[in-house]
Amino acid sequence: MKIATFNVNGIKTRVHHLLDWLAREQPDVACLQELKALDEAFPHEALREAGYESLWKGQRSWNGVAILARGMEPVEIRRELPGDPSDEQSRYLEAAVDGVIVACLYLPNGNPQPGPKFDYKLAWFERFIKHAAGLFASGHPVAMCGDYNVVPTDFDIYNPRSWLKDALLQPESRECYQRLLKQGWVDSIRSLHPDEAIFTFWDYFRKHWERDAGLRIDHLLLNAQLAPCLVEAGVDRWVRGQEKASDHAPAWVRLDLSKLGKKPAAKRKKAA
DNA sequence: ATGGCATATCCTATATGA
Repeated sequence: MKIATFNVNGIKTRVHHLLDWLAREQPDVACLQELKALDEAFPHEALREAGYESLWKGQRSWNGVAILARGMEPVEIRRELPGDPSDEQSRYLEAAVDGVIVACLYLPNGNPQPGPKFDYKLAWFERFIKHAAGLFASGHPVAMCGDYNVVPTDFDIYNPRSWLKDALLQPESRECYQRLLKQGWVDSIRSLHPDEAIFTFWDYFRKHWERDAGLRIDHLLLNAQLAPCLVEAGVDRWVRGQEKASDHAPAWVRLDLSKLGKKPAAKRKKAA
């Protein structure tokens, strides 16, 4: 099973990029963020013709998330992150696809910081950490995929110098991400590529794409049930190089689900 | 500190993104 996450930066202007990408890379599950469109504008018919069933949660102008599944219906589990009924922003979807729980998230950006937007980011992150603990311990295989809006370490950015005051690099943001990982989640891309600078976002300014001046902010986290299935992870950089591309490229994992439920081979005891 | 670009909508101006 291949699971991907892609911040499309506007589904209406990016639907052809999305369809081209789906046709070429054929993910079994795709988590989308930044639809920037109301529910009725979501192109579910075009996606169905391309072989994907969709679950989506739109919002006027901003945010908006979706989960696509190839050849099957994603079974909705929840449409909002628990913990704050007054939160109206469309940033979370959770579904079951072929026995795997897939969470699609769009964590708040948090700029400018300090300020109310950064406070909202951290509050959202705390709610997410709490919910993730339950998912981790659920006993089901779980993948939490999306735009986390966190650059985990200085190794995950071309150069932190001009971003030091940005919400994506703040110690508070990074501490939340580390606390999440401490629950046991595996950061798929980093675990398979520990020594490689890998980016998923290049802003539209200053020829950042042309200079490969990127950030790694889109992440796919696997719990203890699913992590043993991880065989490959990467970024579809070619998508970012297209005309009028989103500022993000899709990131993905390939999972061998035949390894589900099998305990890892017992460690051989060292001869005394 | 600002801006560079791109998206959206109450669209030629403004809010948001990261």
